[in-house]
Amino acid sequence: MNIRDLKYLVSVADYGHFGKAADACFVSQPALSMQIKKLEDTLGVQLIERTGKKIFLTEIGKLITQQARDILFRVEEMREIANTAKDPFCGELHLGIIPTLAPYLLPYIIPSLSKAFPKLTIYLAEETTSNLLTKVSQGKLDGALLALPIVNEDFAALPLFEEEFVLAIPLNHSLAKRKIAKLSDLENKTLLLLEDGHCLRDQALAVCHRVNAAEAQNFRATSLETLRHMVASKAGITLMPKLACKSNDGICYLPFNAPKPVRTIGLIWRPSTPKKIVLENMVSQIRKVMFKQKMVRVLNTPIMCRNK
Amino acid sequence: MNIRDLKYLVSVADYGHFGKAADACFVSQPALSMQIKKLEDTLGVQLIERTGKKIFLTEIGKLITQQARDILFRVEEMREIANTAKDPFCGELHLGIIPTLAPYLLPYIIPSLSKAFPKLTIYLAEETTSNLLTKVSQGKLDGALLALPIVNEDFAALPLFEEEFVLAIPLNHSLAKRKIAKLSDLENKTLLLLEDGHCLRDQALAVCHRVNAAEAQNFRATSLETLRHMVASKAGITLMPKLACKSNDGICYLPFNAPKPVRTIGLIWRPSTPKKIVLENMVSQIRKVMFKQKMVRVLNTPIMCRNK
DNA sequence: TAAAAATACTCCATAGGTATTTTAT
DNA sequence: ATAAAATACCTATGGAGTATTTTTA
Repeated sequence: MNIRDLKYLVSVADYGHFGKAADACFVSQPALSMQIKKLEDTLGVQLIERTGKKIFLTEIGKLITQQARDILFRVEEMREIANTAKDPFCGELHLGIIPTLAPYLLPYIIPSLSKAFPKLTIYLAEETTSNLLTKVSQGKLDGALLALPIVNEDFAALPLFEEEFVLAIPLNHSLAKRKIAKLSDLENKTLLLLEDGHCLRDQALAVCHRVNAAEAQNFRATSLETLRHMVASKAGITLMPKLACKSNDGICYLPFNAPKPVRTIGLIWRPSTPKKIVLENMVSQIRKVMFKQKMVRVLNTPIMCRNK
Repeated sequence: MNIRDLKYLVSVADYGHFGKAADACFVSQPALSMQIKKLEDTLGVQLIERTGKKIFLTEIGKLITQQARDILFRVEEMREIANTAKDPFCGELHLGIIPTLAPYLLPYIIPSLSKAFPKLTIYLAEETTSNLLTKVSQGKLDGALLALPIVNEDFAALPLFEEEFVLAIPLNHSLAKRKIAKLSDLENKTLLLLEDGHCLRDQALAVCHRVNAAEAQNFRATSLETLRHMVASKAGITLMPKLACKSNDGICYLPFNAPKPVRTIGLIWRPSTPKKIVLENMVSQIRKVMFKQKMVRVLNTPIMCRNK
């Protein structure tokens, strides 16, 4: 068996036509036909049904083709690993980020990252934490920006900063005259929260449990922006991460006095990824930018090469 | 690049020696050396550090070797897929099963399955639901026996039977004289439960919430057997799945009157697995056996070929 | 009859073998 | 001095091309 044979098979599957498939592979039709037949012989199963004019994949042919695609993808990945090793700060970097962070953090860091890594093309994907973890471990993403800690041991992680939660209340709310909030202000209050799947929801619920606050029934926001509009329209109060605060949006954002409720934002990756060096450099860069912004407390856990 | 080259690389990585690696691949040392060098040329990176006597993998060499192992594994998988297609009822079948079911169900079904599928070697792995789902989707398991429903859409599933929960109480307990229990008997009682991760724990908790029963504090059993011994030693009461009941073990098992609390046991698999036919046949077989046992209510959802 | 895949035959690239050299311990 | 990898050179397998035949819609 041969990687080239798998390419031929996938090409036939894609074109449904030996001649066109051969063209796409830059070989003659008999050459491709011959190799497909050999592949069928070595596997001992018929992959393609030839009925003169039209051809179909057999059931097993579909399965084998799927596996072939998978193998070819991993071979490409191997080339990509080699290229990354030659120049890690070059090529593609696929980053995931949680939805409650993306629109507020990215405007600060992306311009600086593009400048710091000019030969790197950064692709961004907004997903919930559990999806991010899956995609990072499957190698569909190189790294992800999310709330730490991650219990799973299969990831390397570096903290970036601590982001406080502030109390978001309508302007006409009784607390809106205050300059600062206490956690105990939440006691016996009900809060508007995000829908399931968002880590921010769990973090807010944890705060609620500490002070005996409850979740508003019959409402689950699908995004932080929805939540913001609900508060602005006086439908209730909620906890907002600091970076998501705006000014003049009809909401009063009250900081808590110490101990402030916070979430820790960090960057995670597969310990074995060849992009480790890039990601570690990115951590330094993001910390630098966010330190200047003074919106969050930047963390300075040393960046070192860990092995697993 | 070539699958053979990847084998050579992995062999060198395993033996740390070109000569021995070549022997293991049944080729001469120069042949193998040549191909390794070619692989390094095509990837454009040095994979192996040759310092005369001793050789080492470079950092990037380790990454590429890992990727090569992965690719070779998938190529083997492809052969396995082909072999399975030639005779699905032959070869290996890797089945997962939840720990609260395995020791009680397997004695009933394994003898019958071995008889029904004599050319099939069945490997069993006991794991919690979330681990089973991961391993099935990764292809490390062909299928899994667990409690339905599974919310994830990426699996095909067939229900096998409904297993009732019965009330397990010490023989001297006030309820032990009764022949039958009501759910309301649990009101304001505390129950011993399993530790986190077992789906049985969640199912029992769901029953608790319905009747306002609580979980015993400061105790979480690691297995159903521990739980049984705790009840037998009069430490508390619990819910037991019917199949886990024994006789003469110092425990009174009280069935509930309708509507009985139950869990649905089913078999799941990847929709694309080539072992689908085997698994569907296995469902029929298990239903047949369990129907004879009369311990559970066998379900008869039709077995059909679904496509995704 | 026309389009598409299979077959026949030739050629050459390259993997692999043997013999030998180089290199580092 | 010796073990181990690299180099040199030859052989042969098999992949690819062109020309042609077969098949069926």
